[in-house]
Order: sequence, then C-alpha cells, then structure tokens
Amino acid sequence: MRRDLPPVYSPEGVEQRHYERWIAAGYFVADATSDREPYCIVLPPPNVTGQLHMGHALNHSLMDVLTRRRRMQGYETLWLPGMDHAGIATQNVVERELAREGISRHDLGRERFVERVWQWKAEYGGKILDQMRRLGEGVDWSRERFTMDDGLSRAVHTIFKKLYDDGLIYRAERIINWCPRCLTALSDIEVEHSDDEGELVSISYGPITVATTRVETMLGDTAVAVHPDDERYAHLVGTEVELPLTGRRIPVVADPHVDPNFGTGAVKVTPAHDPNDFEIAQRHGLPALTIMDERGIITAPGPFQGLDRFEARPAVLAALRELGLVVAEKRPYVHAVGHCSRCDTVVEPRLSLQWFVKVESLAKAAGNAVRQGYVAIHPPEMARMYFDWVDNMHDWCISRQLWWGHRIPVWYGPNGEMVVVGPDDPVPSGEGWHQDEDVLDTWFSSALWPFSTLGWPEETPDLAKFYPTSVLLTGYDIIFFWVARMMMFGLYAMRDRGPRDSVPFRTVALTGLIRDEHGRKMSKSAGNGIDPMDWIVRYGADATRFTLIRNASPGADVSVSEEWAQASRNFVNKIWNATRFALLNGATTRGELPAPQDLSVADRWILSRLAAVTEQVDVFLDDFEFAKACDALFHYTWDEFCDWYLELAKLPLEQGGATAQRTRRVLGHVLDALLRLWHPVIPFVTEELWTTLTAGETLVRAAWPSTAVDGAPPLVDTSWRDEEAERRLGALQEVVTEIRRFRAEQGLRPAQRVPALLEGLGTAGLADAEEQIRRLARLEPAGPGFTESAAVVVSVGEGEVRIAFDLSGAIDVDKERNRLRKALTAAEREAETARAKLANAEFLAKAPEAVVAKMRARLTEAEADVARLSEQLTSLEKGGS
RNA sequence: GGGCGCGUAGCUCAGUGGAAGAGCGCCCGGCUUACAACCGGGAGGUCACAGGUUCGAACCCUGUCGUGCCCA
Repeated sequence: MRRDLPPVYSPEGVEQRHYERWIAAGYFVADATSDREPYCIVLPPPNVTGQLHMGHALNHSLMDVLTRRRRMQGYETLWLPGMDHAGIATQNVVERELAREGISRHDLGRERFVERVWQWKAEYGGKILDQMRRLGEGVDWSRERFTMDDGLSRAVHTIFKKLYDDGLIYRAERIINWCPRCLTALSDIEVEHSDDEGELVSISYGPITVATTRVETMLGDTAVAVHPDDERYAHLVGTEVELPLTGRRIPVVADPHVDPNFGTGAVKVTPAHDPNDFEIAQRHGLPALTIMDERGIITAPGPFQGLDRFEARPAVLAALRELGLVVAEKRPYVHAVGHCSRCDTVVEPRLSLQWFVKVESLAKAAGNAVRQGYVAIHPPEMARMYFDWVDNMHDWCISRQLWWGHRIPVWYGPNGEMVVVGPDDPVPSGEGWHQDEDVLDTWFSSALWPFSTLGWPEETPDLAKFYPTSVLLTGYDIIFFWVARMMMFGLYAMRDRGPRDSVPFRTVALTGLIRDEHGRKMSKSAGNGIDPMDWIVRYGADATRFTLIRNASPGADVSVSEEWAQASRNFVNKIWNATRFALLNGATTRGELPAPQDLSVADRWILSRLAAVTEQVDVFLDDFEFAKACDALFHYTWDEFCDWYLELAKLPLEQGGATAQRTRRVLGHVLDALLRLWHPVIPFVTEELWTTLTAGETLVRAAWPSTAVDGAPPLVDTSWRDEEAERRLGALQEVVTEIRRFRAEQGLRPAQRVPALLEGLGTAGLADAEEQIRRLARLEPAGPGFTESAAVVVSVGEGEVRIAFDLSGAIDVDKERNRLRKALTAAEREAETARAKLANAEFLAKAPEAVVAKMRARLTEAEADVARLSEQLTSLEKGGS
C-alpha cells in the first residue's frame, strides 16, 4: 500500500489526478435532502469575459478554506459557482471582434448579434472556470449557473414585475451618467472619479460673474443662481441677465444649494448637463436645454454646432475672450472628473428617459438588517462604509442602452399604452406594439444571485435548504456594487420569511485588495500584475493558495511577491518530507493511540501542542482570521513538529520494539490530524499524503480533527493539554539551544562530537532526557581523561543545568568572554529594570497582583543569572590567563 | 472639500495597557541518510514626530508630518 515518495514534491500530476477524482466521486455535490446542518456560499460570479486574477485567487481560496472545513465538520456544504454576463464588457468584446471583420452590430441586427454573443460565450467565455479547477476549488459544478440562463432570466422578470407592481420601479426623465463612447447610461457606481487637470474660467454675465470648468455648457444655461443669504447679489435676484453668445436672457435665482464661498458665489445653471443644476431647475421651474447629442457633439444652433464637446470648449472660450467677457482663467485647475469604469471615457451627465429602482425603502431595510444584527459584517469596522452607502443611496438607474443582457420586459402600444409583462403573462401582440429596447444593468441580475441560483422564484429544495446562505465573501471594494444590492433584493424577494430569515446571507466577510511586494495595487497599467496561473504552473496550486491565505486578515490588503510564493512552495515540500520521513519509519494510524501514561514526554508534548493548535485554528477560522490560523499551524508544523518532535523521534525509532511502535503510532496520529488541519488550505499535497498514510479514501470528506463523527470521539482530544510535558520540553529546548549557541560561538563544526558532562538535569525535570540532549547537541560522554575546559550553565525554571565541555584546551577564551559578558550585561539590565519597578511604591500599590509577582520572579531570575555569569567570567579569567 | 485607514526590523506585515514578534532578505557554520526548496547559530527596531493621561504607553487622548483608499 505504501508508496515510496520522491524527496521533492512535484505538484503537476498529483493535482490533476486528485481534482478529477474528486469531481468524478461527486464529493462537492451538495444534497438538499440531507439532515445535516446547511452551510452555503454562493460564489460572487466572475465576468464571463474574465480571467482569474490574484483578487479572484485570494477570495476563491478563502471560500474554499471555509467550505472545505465545514464539509469536514459535517455540514451539508454547498459552494455554488457561476458567472455573470457582464453586459457592457461582453458586448464590447464581441463588437471588437465584429470590427475586425469590418462590420458593426447594427449590420447584424439585434437578434443575430445576441446569437453571436452566445456563440462567443460557448467558444471563449468561461476560461476562468478552468482556472478555478486548476486552483482546486471545491465548488459544486452540478449547480453552476449563469445570469443569462433560463432560470435566472425568469427570476429577473419575476422580480422586475413585482417591483414595478409595488411601485418600486419607475421610468422617468432624469439626469444620468452617460458614456458617449459606450452610448449607454451608467449607474453612479460605474463612474470612477479622478483628479484631472482642467481649467476654471470666470465669465462675465453682465452684472454677475460665474465660474465654470466646462465653458461649453454655457450654451445650455437657463439661469444664474446665488445663495439666498448672499447680500452681494440680493438686488439681482429676480432680474434677468443676458447670456453671452446666444442673445438669450436668463433669470437670476436664489437657491440654498449654492456655496457662497466658492468662486464668486454665483453659479451658472445648466439643467440638462449637470445633476445639481437639474435639481435647482426643478425647484425653480426652469427649462432644461439639451445642447449635445449622445456622442457629445454640440447640437445647439450656431457656430459651435457639430463640434465635439472637447473641441467646443476652447472654441467657446475663444469667442468669449474676443468679447472681453473672460474675467479670469485658472489653469491648470485640478478637479474631480467622472470616467466610464469600462472604457475610461469622460462621463457626460445627460438628461434622458430611463428606468430606475426606487431605493429608499429597500435601502432602509438593507441598513436595518445589519443594524438589527441579522447580518454580521467582518471586520465590523467596515459596517460604517456599508451604512454610509445604504443611508445615502440615490435611485438606481437600471436601464442600459445595450443589446446583451436581460431585455426590459415592458411593451409599448400604438396609443401610448405601457404593459409590464410578468414571466407567465402573454406578450401583447398586434399592430404597433413593441418591447422596450433597453436591457437591465448586469448588477440587477447579480443582485438576485443568492436566491436565483437556488431556484427562486420556484420553491425548490435547494432554496429551502440553503437560503439564507451562510457567508458572502468578497473584496471591500465591491460592497456597494454587490453587497448592498443583494441585501435589498434578498430582503424584498424573501420578505415572507420575516426579517431574520429573508437576509441573503448571515455574514459578510470582507477581504482586501491584492498588492505587490511594495504595497502597490496590482494593475495592468502599473505592469506589476502577477498571473496566478503562472504561480500554479511553477509552484503548484497549493503554494499559490498558501501564499494568499497566510496573508489574509479581515478587510486588510494582501501583499504578495515571488519570494512569498517560493517560500510557500518550500513549505509544501517541507510537509511532504516530514510525512515522507514518518512513512519511511513506519508511521501508522492503525490501532489505539497509547494512553498518556504510556507515552514519552515528547509524545505528550506534541499531542498537547496539537490540541492547543487545533483549538486556535478553530477560533481563528471561525473569525475569518486566515493569516493567524495559518501562522499557528505553520509554526506548529515547522518549528515544533519538524524541528523538534521528528528529531526527538529518531532515538526511540532506532531503539525498536514497543518504544518504536509507540512512536510510530504517535507520529501517524499527529500527521493524520495535521494533514486534516491543513487540507482546507493546501488540499492537493495533503490529499496525496493522507491517502498514502492512512489508506483512506479522501480527506475531502474526512472528519475535521476537533469534530466528533457518528459517536466517535474527535481525533484531537482537548484533555491532551499537558502543562508539565510542555514545561519539560521547553527546558530541553533551552538546554540544547544554549549548548548549540556555545558550540557555534566556539566555532565547533556541527558534526564534531564533543565530550561533555551534564549536571543538574534532574533539577530541570530532564533526568530522563540526557541521551536526547546529547544527540541533539552532539555531545559524547565524558571519558576517563575528561578535562573541563569550559562550562555553560542554563537556568530553567527552578533548576539549573551545568554542561562542562572538554575541548582539549582548545577553547577560544576571547569568544567565550564575549559571550559571557554579553549575557551578563543583558542580565544586569534586566535586573535593573525589575528592581526599579519594584522600588516604585505606586507600582506595588496599583499594579495587579499577578504583574507584581511576575516582576519579582523576573528579578530573582535575573539576579541569579548575574551571580552565575559573574562567577563564570571570573573563573574564565583565572583559567585562561 | 468630507469621511475612513495606515505609519513597528532592509521589505511585507502581526502585535491594541504590564519583558518588542513572524515570513522573506542579510551575516557565520554545515550535504548531521525526511527535506540544501534543508539544518544549526547570529545580527538588525529612540514602534513617524511632539505633547498629554497612567504606577506603567507601540497600544489610550490631542496636535503635527507623511501616506493610502472611498465619497463629493
């Protein structure tokens, strides 16, 4: 059964083999009919056009950790994958493809274009799904969904109709964000603001001067506004001024929105091209004058007609300058400018007829769910960000002037009729009826994801079993795009279940952004991006995952680099070799684990530490503290299990017989538990090692070490905690380390055996440990001619161990003197600090008892060290000179 | 302009009132038959700065400087 493992782990074949086996065996397929407690995560759907980037790799790895552990803990676990159709992005991709063929989507027509997009998806879409497999993601592929598939489309229609009937969706002419390149409306959060260099121009409108960064829009001005309390302009309110270049006369109005301290305190009002101005116009009944078409070309009659908005700007400015109306020009003037998040074109506020979700009541419910504690946000500080958003949300523009997406299910009749069609309603037919041309924002369907993927609007077993989902894990940058909207729609669609159970998820776990080794955000433009697939190929999926997971703290950004990935690969190889050593020495998981009284101190120590670490890992993972969980496990694995326990195991293994057998059993048991603990983080190498070690079928469905299964006790027993064993092992480590330090400073070769006498082992509880210490420190017994040339004294707890070496007189006195002096100085400083504290009456009076006691102990120990080291120094001087 | 963070070893980050930590990097010595992707040892920090609270501050408060993100 046991295979010989090569000395270096190579992931390629292993990863593919296990992943295929896992899928074939259906380990990740959830059973909605089981009695087990449900645990469900829906994967935030990546774009169908997307490739796996480090941000995905991080979040997906973390979700895999969560779901794999829950599965091992016995939960009915569902991690549901899928993709979204990414309206603008996908349409852009296919349009670019068409452009290469020299045609546009209009040449094809809507129907054929949409067919073409489906073709594209079939051929190129979903590359990311294969990449997810390479990363080892334990998702339930049998439940994979796509926002444009039939079921999810039905969900979209259903909720659109419901929202409309409830008065929560309306159509209105409003100022929206418009991309003159994509030729579609955008929601507020699809606009990215950046500080750009522009100009601030002050223009004289007769008796009043206004300042603007967008000179060309003056062609559409219909008023000038000042603050009502601004005495400078009080006499002008109600009068009219002449708008230059146009000959139009426009009123001066008083509006509290105007900031009297900005510029001249007077602003031009362009209702059709500025959201604030639009509001002012509404308050004062001013007309809105559109002066640009959908491509940003000036349409206002006159000399500027036909110019692009950016050509019109200098042209209008020049014309004004010629008239002597330019009062001041500030250039460069840095101000925030909105850009299309898809194509970076400067967004144009545009007055147009669009569909909106009325968010007030929905957003309020979304805020309440968190305030009432029905949904927890991790880390909790980030709830504030969430509240800021839901408490100040504007109505959500959901119509997009695209062809790829869910077409708005509204029909218009020849006589101005409008019918909102539900999923089972007949579509109006006959002369003159036509469907709304627009599609819905992709996020509209994504917002349904936690329940549409489970079958809603049907009452499916999946929906009954897995809704509300357990955790939503995503980057904090997406809290507005997604989290808030899922909350709104989930609470609305599921409201029959009551406030507590209508939430889309119980917990929101937020992660940070991926940064490079200098803390810079990874981006294509900075050229510092790393392709996770590259790491998977070179270092393995486990190493890639570990690099990300071990750095992930709630809400915190994650820095990664090549060096980290290498270190991770090294660790994977370490665990490989530790298991390899154990297997070569007959480690076994068969038979009863011997009772504590039949175990060595080292055995009891490693089991005690295992119990402690298991508990830590559980606490950390319950709290999404992935980095801390990895840290604890890493330290245990490398620094305790490999560096000490395996070394200590060599002696009993050599001794053979029952002693060796006992050690083999402990080795097997600890590794069994350790591989289980690591499995959610590095599933492949652990699967490979564990199946070899235990001959078990799979770790995927093995029990978590702290979990009892079917009446059987957990693999790791909390009663193993053993303070005495930990103390004694600690003492052993101190003694060995002190000897090694002495050896290193004396320049002794690591392999050189040195005759030495050990005294006082009993006082440190190490009476039985002499052979182990000699082995670890490479000391041989003192022969008949033993002559002490130097000694090291180690105080451990109450005891004191003295190690006398025979270096055949070859001791380097200078080095030894330095070593002792350094130690003495440290001890003196330590004693001084403690003494000063204890001399302070207020400290004694006010500090807690335990702190004072600890300080006394420190002083005692430090004084003993000082005395001992001084004595050693003195004798060294005598002997050496 | 408003809000939220962050400044701790060369780098990336833990530590949130009672002895300054990790990984990587660096220095010294080693192929000690699990692992050189390794082993043993070591160096390296006025915890941004200035005040304050406290018996005690990297940690709490105030201010300054630097820096990042979000929103307008």
